[in-house]
Amino acid sequence: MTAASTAAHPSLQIYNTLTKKKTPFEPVLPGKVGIYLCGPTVYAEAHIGHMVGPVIFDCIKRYLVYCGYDVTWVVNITDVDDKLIHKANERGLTMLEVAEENIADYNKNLAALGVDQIDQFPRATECMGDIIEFIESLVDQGYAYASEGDVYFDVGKDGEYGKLSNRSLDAMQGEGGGTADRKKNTADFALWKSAKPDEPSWDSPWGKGRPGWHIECSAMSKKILGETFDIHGGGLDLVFPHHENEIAQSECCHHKPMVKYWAHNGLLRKDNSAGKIGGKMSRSAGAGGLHELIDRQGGERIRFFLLRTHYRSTVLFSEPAIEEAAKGLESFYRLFKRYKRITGAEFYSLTAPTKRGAPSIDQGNDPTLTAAAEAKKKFLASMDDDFNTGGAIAELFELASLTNKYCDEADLEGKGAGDAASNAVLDLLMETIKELSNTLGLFLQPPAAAGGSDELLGQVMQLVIDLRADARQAKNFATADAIRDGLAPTGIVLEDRAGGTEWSGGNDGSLDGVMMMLIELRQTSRANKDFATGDAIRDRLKDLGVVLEDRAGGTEWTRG
RNA sequence: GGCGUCGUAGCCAAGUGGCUAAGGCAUCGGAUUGCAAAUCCGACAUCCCCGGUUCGAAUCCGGGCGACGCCUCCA
Repeated sequence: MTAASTAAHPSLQIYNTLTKKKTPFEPVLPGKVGIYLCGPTVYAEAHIGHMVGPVIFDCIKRYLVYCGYDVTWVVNITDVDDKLIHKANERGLTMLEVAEENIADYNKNLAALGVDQIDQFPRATECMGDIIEFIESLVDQGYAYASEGDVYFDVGKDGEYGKLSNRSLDAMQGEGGGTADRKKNTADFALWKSAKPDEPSWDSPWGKGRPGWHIECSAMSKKILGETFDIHGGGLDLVFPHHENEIAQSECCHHKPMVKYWAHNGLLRKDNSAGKIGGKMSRSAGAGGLHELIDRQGGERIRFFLLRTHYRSTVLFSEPAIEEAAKGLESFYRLFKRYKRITGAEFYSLTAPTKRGAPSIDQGNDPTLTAAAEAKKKFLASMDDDFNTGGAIAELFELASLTNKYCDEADLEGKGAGDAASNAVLDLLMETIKELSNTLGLFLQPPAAAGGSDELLGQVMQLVIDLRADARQAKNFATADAIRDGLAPTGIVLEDRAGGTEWSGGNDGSLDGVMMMLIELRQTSRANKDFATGDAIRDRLKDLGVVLEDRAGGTEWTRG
């Protein structure tokens, strides 16, 4: 590893918005990486679009750590802003209360999507001293000027202004907004805004006021990551004016590059599924309800859905699209269950290498391991190429497929069961899946249990499976099929295997459907004079504390 | 108007100069199963159009058509 002294993995390339090129990744300080991602303005609940950046940067950090870097990831929270003030007034709360509420919402959403790599969440209101100091430095150096209690950045003093978003000052002859008369140039932007009566404010050399939107990021990134740091991220919609203004402030202040790699994620669009392509999502257009979406779909599905596409692409978001992605995810869950059936071991408890460069698993001459090593190589090549998670996921599917094939061919659930050599190969395959999926933040924990949290459903399902096993034993396939088909409306699926029948699917509402199926089965049994089955249903339900009552209008069930 | 991005199978989506154009979903065959489900095997793309560069282009260049973003708050 000769080049490793300056770059742990010189094969890693990152696209840079500033240069519009992919370039090899070389951190400012060998072995260390600082990442700053623009977080939310917490005036309202988040929508799914707010998760694109956190999810991809969560993967980026995981991958960089895997590659051996020591990574610090910062996400700022904008908790002072016009919209927050308005919202607070509207609701009769303080700005801080509104912020706290939405920060809690944001954090819950991050946790649900498995975003847990963020090291610091600096808040604008907690860095007032740094912000004011930064503005003073710009004023002292002549890049900013005070005007009627406001302070503006003088874009005319910055010869490089517009370089990030590739626009010239001439092209920006807007009317300058409501404060145009206080500015020298309409493109000048506020570093400090004087407070109107009753607005939250902080003391400053220019009187009571609050920071403009862009300055907090310059001040906080400098404070935590330094004057030049490695990666600055955010949505593509932030390139102008937010990041353009950040780079102007920071580079005029420090006279050195602010950031080595500007990495911007693509935006989500709503899929109207009415033939028309939907527009951009935004809270001002009523987008929201991320929490409800997570409740319905689960965080890992959403994360997987987002990672299927390269982070710089636009993604058409719709719930059916998430459900389609989920079908792919299910095949991994099934493989994990299969692994447990064969070895008794839990995929989620496996120990896998956490650092890149572990010895290849292709030690012997097992063709499956050779193919798996190749898939791993391609996975890493994809991630090295500007964090191509979509290409990487394809290799995860490849590995899953190889593993299933191996289980089939070695008949690990039949004649080949218990073969130590085969199981060792299987372990290696599963550990490889674990090692790689870890860098994507996938399959870290088992997904929420089927059937929600209702213990009774599990017990009733055991009864259902026993009844069906009896019917199959007696070659009573009509009853066996009636049971399986009768469960279909509840979303529960039965799978017959050598070791017995397994069930999966369903949700909190499934229990009632299962009970209805049992009640119906009992009635048909009795109609067919099969009193043994009918009585077995009633008696075993009774053991579970469920009472059946035959009434004129039909049978009802109640929990004991 | 200015600055950008994108157009790959029914759908989603990698690949950006050179083997049979990844992978997922759906569909259709086959193995397996009492029947299913799952799993495996197999089938399924003249890469928006036209022109150019090249021995060779989905990939580079020019033109067209179409979709979208930013230029105002936005992840």
